[in-house]
Amino acid sequence: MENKIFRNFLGEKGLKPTKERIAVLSEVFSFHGHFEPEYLYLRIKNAGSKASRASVYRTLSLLVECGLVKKVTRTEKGNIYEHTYGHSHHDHMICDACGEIIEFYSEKLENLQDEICAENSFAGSTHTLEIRGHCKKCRTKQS
Amino acid sequence: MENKIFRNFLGEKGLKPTKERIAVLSEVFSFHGHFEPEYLYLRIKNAGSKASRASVYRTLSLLVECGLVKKVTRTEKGNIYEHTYGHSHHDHMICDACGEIIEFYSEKLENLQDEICAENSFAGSTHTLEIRGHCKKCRTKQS
DNA sequence: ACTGAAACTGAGATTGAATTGCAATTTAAC
DNA sequence: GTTAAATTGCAATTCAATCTCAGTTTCAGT
Ligand SMILES: [Mn+2]
Ligand SMILES: [Mn+2]
Ligand SMILES: [Zn+2]
Ligand SMILES: [Zn+2]
Repeated sequence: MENKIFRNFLGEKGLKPTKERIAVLSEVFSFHGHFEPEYLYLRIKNAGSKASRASVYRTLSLLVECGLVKKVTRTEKGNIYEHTYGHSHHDHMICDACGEIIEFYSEKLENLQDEICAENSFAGSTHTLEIRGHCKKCRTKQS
Repeated sequence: MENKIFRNFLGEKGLKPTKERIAVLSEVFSFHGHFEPEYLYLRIKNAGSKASRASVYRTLSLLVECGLVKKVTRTEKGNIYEHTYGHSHHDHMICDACGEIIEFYSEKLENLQDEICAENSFAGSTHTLEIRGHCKKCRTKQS
């Protein structure tokens, strides 16, 4: 479970499992979906725990480093994260008309990407594929 | 040609083809590859033209809006652009260590994405695939 | 050419996410 | 307990990007 993994990670680096770090960890895994650091900071505050913005940022970096959390994307506003432990990898299709997000996963696609990386002597670790267009609903509505 | 396209775009929006805007346009198309706004600003200066940072940023937005330039990605530092007019579609691998960007294109990959879209009744029009990891150079340097 | 209204510019101020310096505090090994 | 190392929060700082605005340029209409 994520708590164990994080404490282990900290131990190996000579870092300490402080209340603040654990509060961030707990809050990150208390809900599903994407979030910004500021949103997380407010949730922690609201949950009665305490952790400064600085600690939230610092702990998020640690969580990413140990693989429990992933930086999903960078928007004009800032970074967006999601916890990944317990969730499997997927990519997204986003409808330009209604904003619907379709998640998908293709083994073939993943393998093909690995092949392409190898051809380029590149050690790929993560990727983001975002397909934009129009969903079925919006397409039929149009005609 | 890009000059014509940009002037047309400006005309339709009631905007004017000022020296500064044309200087930015020219510089963007004077070389191939990816660039940051600051780098473009310095190139323009060095080329003997004049355009403030503000104008460079403002003009870049216009160039993106009219489709001649594309925002490739956002790094911790800032945005990276490339001119697209005259270039065919490709995706990117980005080295997390040195920032090098490798361009690639795979017909198979494109077809596979079309298949997946079809399976999801989604009419895909564009996509962005960004693979992150470590390039050959940085990997050998490490060990 | 001249004129005026609208568009445009650059310099500096401002924004805001993210990082950092540092003195006070907490942790945990001994 | 004692003590060294790690950690915290706050405020200061960074830095790309945006904005403000007074002076300048553009160009359609005459
Ligand atoms: Mn994928
Ligand atoms: Mn490219
Ligand atoms: Zn839709
Ligand atoms: Zn590299």
